[in-house]
This record gives sequence, C-alpha cells and structure tokens, in this order.
Amino acid sequence: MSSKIATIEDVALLAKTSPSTVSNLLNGRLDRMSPETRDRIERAMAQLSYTPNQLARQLKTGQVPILGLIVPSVANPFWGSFAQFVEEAACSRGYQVLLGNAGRDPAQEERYAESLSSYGVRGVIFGSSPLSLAHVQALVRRGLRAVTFDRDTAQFDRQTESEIDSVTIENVKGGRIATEYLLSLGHRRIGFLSGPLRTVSRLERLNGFRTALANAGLEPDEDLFWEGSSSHGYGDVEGAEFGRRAARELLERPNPPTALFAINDMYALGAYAGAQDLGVRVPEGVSIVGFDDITFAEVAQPPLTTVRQPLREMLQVTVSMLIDRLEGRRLGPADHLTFRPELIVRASAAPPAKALEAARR
Amino acid sequence: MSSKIATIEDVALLAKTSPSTVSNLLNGRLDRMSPETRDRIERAMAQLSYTPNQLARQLKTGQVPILGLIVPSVANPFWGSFAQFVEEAACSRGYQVLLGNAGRDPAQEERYAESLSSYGVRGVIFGSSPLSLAHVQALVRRGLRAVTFDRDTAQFDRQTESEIDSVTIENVKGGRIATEYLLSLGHRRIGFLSGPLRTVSRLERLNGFRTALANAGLEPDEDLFWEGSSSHGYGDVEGAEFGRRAARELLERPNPPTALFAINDMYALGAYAGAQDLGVRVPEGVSIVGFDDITFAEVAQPPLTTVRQPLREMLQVTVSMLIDRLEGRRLGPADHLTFRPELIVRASAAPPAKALEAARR
DNA sequence: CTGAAAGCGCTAACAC
DNA sequence: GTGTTAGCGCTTTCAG
Repeated sequence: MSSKIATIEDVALLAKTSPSTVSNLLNGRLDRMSPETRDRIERAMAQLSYTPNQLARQLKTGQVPILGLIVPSVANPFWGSFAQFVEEAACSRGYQVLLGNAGRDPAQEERYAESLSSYGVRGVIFGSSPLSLAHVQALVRRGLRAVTFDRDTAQFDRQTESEIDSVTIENVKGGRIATEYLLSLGHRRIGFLSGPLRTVSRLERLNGFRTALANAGLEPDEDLFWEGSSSHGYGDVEGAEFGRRAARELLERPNPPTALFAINDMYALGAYAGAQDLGVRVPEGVSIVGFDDITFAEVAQPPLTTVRQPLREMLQVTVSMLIDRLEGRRLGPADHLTFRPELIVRASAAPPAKALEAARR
Repeated sequence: MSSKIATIEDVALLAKTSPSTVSNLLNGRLDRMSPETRDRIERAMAQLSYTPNQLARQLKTGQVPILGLIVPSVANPFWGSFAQFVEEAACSRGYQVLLGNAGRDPAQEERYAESLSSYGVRGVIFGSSPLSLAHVQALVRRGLRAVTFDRDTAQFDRQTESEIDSVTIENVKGGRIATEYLLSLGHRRIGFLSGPLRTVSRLERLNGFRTALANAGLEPDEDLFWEGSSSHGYGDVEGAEFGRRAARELLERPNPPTALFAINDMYALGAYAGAQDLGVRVPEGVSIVGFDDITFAEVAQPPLTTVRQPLREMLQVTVSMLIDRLEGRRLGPADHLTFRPELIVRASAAPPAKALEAARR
C-alpha cells in the first residue's frame, strides 16, 4: 500500500549522519552541527517528506502541545464560538485542542479529562461552572492543570489550595445591569427565565437580578420565575426551545410580566418565538433582555438587547495563562481573572405597554 | 508536587507479577491468568489509581482511537451541530475527536491533518467540500484514511483511485426542490444568495436552482444573483451578515426578486434582517427559503422554510464507516453514500405579493 | 561538531 | 498461567 512512513533513522541514513543529529535539528539546536550537515538533513527530510512522530517524542518528554477543552455542547452557538476562540488562541501558540462535549455531567467531565491526561494532555479548560468542583480537584491532584471558566475559584481555592485558575465575567453584575436597565425603562414586573440553576454563573446572574429588584424596592414574585427542569437537560442544545416554552408560560399567567430577563441569548431568542406564539410583539408587548451577546443577537428581529461578555479576549488570556502554566513560565498560586460585563442596548426592550398607552393619551 | 504517575511496572510490582500479565489484563486477555492474579492486579491498579499511558501504548500499536475532524468554523451553528454529532457517534465507539477549524483553507486543512497524523490519528473527516481534493489526496497517499462530507468523491475517485470515502446529501436535488417550491407558489423572480461559490456543494445547489428555473422555462437573471466575495471569508462566521447585505442589495435593485433562495440557513436568517432593514416583511414582502435546517430555523420569526439534511444520521454512518475502515473491518474500494434532502415547509415563503394583491381585489 | 547508547511506558512474541 | 525479551520512534546524556 502506501510507502512506509519515514522515521528519524531513515532520515539519518539518507543524510549520512546519526539520528541524534537529526533530532538536534528537529529541536532547534542548530549550533551543534555544521551548515553542510544541516543542509543534507533538511534535504533528506524533504525528500522523504518526513514528519516527526509526536507520539514517540512525547513519550520521552511527557508532554503534548494539546489543550483539552470541555464544554456542555458545541451545538450551542455560544459554546461553538467559545471553542473557536480557544482554538484560535491555542493555535497561535502552537497548540491544538481536543474537544469534549460533556453535557454538564461531572462524571462525564472527569472521564474526559482522565482520558485526555492519558494522552499526555496536561492542561484542560472547563467551560461550564458546575456547583461542585470535586472532580476537577481530583484531576488537579493527579497532575492536571485546570482553568475554569465562568466561575471564580478564588474562594474555593482558599479552602482547598487546589490551584485551579479561573477566568470569569462578573455574572452578578451582569444580571444586575440587565435588570436595572429594564427597571429604568419603567418595568416593574420582570420575569426571569433559565434552565436548571445548577451552575454557579446562573445562580450569580439570578443573584444580580434579585439584587437589582431589591434595590428598587421590589419584592420577588414566584410567578415571574421560570426554571427549566434538569430532566430535560440544561438547555444547551434546546435552549431556544426552553426559552420559547418559558415565555409562553410566563406570559399566559394572570398578571403577566412586561419584561423578561433570560439567562442567556439562546433562551432570549427562544422567548421571541414564545411571545410570537401568543401574538405578543417584542418589544411592544414584552421586553426581552438576554446575556452573552452571541453572534445571532444582532441579526435577530428585533436585534437583541443583551449583556456582552468579551469572549475572545477572555479566552485569549485563559489560553495564555494555561500554556504559561504548563510551560513553567508562570508559577505561584492560582490566578483569578475577572472581566466586566457590558450592556448592549439594541431593540428588544422598550418601556412597558401601559406606559406607552399612557403616553399616547 | 503530585505523586508520580503510576506505570504498568509499578502495578506489576505491587501485584507481585509481571508487566506483561498486567498488559494482558489491560487488553482483555483474561483467559491468560488465574482469577487470583487478576484480582491482585485489579486491586493494585485501584490502589495506585493507575491509568495506562495511551501514548506509550500507541507508540507500539501505531494507532490511537482519535478521529480528526476538520471544519470551516465551529462558531457557525451548523458546524457546531456537525461537530457535536460526530463527537457523539465517535464517543459511542470509544473514540475521541480532535477538532480543527481550518476556515476552508486547503493549506490549513493539510497542515492540520498532517499534525493529526503525527499524533497517530489515522482517520479524518473533512467537513467542507473544497473544489480541489489534492491536499486530501496527498494525505491519503501517506496512509491517512479520509472521508469527505458534502461532496461525492465517486467521480474523483474513479480518476485517481485515491480511496476517499464520501457521504453527502444530494445538493443538486436540494437546490431544485427549494426552487420548485418557490416556483409552485407563483414566484418568477427568485434571487439566489450565497458566499463564494468555491465549494462543490454550493455549486451543486446553484445547479439545482438553475435546473428548476430552466425546467420552468425561466431565464436566469444576473441581477438576481448575489455571491459574497471570498476576500471576506466564506460566511461561516459571518454568514448572517452576508445574508443581510445580500438581501438588502438584491431587494433594492430595480425590479427586485419576490423570493430568495439562500445557500444555507445562516444566510437565510441574515436575509430576514436585510429585508427588515428595508421594511420588507417576510413572507409578505419577500419569501425566503434556506438550506440545512439548523436548530434556529424553527425558532426564527417567521419559522424558516428550508431543505433539511439528516445530519445526525449522516454523521453516524460517516463515523462508523471511518472507524470500520481504520479497524480493518471494512475493506474494498471507497464508498460513496448519498442522502436525500427534504423540504421542510414552515412559514417564510408565501405566494408573491402581487398575487396576494390580485387575490384581494 | 557528531554519534553510540540508554530508555520513556507499553505490547507482543516467545519461552518457561 | 506467567515472565522474559525486544522493540515502537524519539530525546538526551555522554563520549569521541
């Protein structure tokens, strides 16, 4: 069949030198050979179209330039972009990324990371923020380097000294500014819609929501609260479906909300559909604010007002940080980076209908 | 720091046996040892929380249970779902997926595949369908097993005997049925909007579009044709933006189209926004039909009429086929599988406005 | 400057 | 049943 794959020995033979010298060239130790030797080797490599076997190389060195990335589901556009950014950043540093969809199942996450580690991967990025980090911690103890996204591990870390770096946006604040915006528009009955609150970031966003309400002197109303059942998943794949149902149910209640704060843009966009199902227009009939600012938010009808996370920047530092750790270029205790959320005002929120009517009179 | 990672030798020592016996257990050759030995080994493994080093294992066997996946960009929801399905299928067969975003650049694709192969990956799925398969062919000659998606390599294969399996939908037919549907609604001026036609599948969809028009006795009109410039990318990341611009430009021309056929759903959904920018309603002012049936199509306002690809099923067989090849369980010449596209009628297409007006009189 | 030799952790004959 | 042995392809001392 296809000609045997060339090894370092083949190259050495052809170049009339030894494997070690070839290896030296491979590793950039050019000072240890004459230009002629180097030339011969390079010619030989080209001729055999030689590619070093990374497996063998890493069996020796114990490391591979691969980063593990564990996300709930790349089918969700948010995580798709996420993966893309991680990949870009990794690539620019000469790393590749091994992807795992773990659907937010800690056991699955652990299984993945374990298998990753058996391939020599020593750095993993955890995209979601499960309530418990026990499984990550176990991994870290076994020599894995981890960065969690969307959750500040500082506090956790102080308790356990587990050295988990973290990069996150200020979720509480994000929830707060979204809500304050709605409040400033005149809304008083604001619905909250989310998938299962089994994630630190979701809890925090809710927290921000409640804080804003409280600051405005408003009582939280259970009737304005919709939480997806975890038996249906977290809404990563079907986020929009969840949002649709949520909006429909909330809007059909007696004394319905005039505005909706969705835990993320997928839910928000789904809520558009839910409102539409009921013949309620956005933003005339109901205002909607999302979170994340996914690509689609801008193109949606109406363009979605949302809280933006500077994903690309965040992931750039996430990746650099992790690689610096792996390469021993960054030492010391775990880092905890925090980014600022930003409200992007577009067209999905407006003053409540009553105000509108009042104004018309 | 963390305790040294256990090797097979450590396990053997602790279990008072030899590495080979441990290896036998690892590889399921249970018949070659007494139950007691087995028991001792298992206890030892547990005690050391031993995980076999796959790197070393594969240096020997030359194979890794990892599939390479090369797509234009996971940030595009279509490719995100794509990657997810591949991952699911691979996972159920005990394989993992190494992901690469190559942005449709053959050089980048080749670089990826090469690096993949240096990690022992021997099977790669190519998601997009570049006009030239030269780079894939080169890889295949070097021992890689490839399956291309979205393009039938049968013809190509006959010329070159390069053994590239392929799985694809009938793109020509897909383009045809979408167009025929619009035609059946009464549309006569149908716009076509696409990114750069540098892809077999896009060319085929256009082909189907033209065929349907010709069958209806219609002349193609250059004014109804919009092709994104490749200098801006293929619209994988910014597909919706492209669609938006396309719709706007097409709709502003003198004697504008009454319907739009978009090369994929991202463009179609973008076209919604473009129409909206001009105050044209969908489907009252302009009908829009997409292609792919991404998750969002159903939630969009109005729900998008589109041509569905049975992605999950297609990728399931793609993955099985590839793994069967790799494991020597499937021999013989390359396979070329073809799936049937299906028109999903939702609400984004309606009879043209004039007909509507006529009906009103 | 260059090469010989040892070995990374595991597997697969092949003995015992 | 079980252990010994010889590598997989590369890196890395350490001599020449």
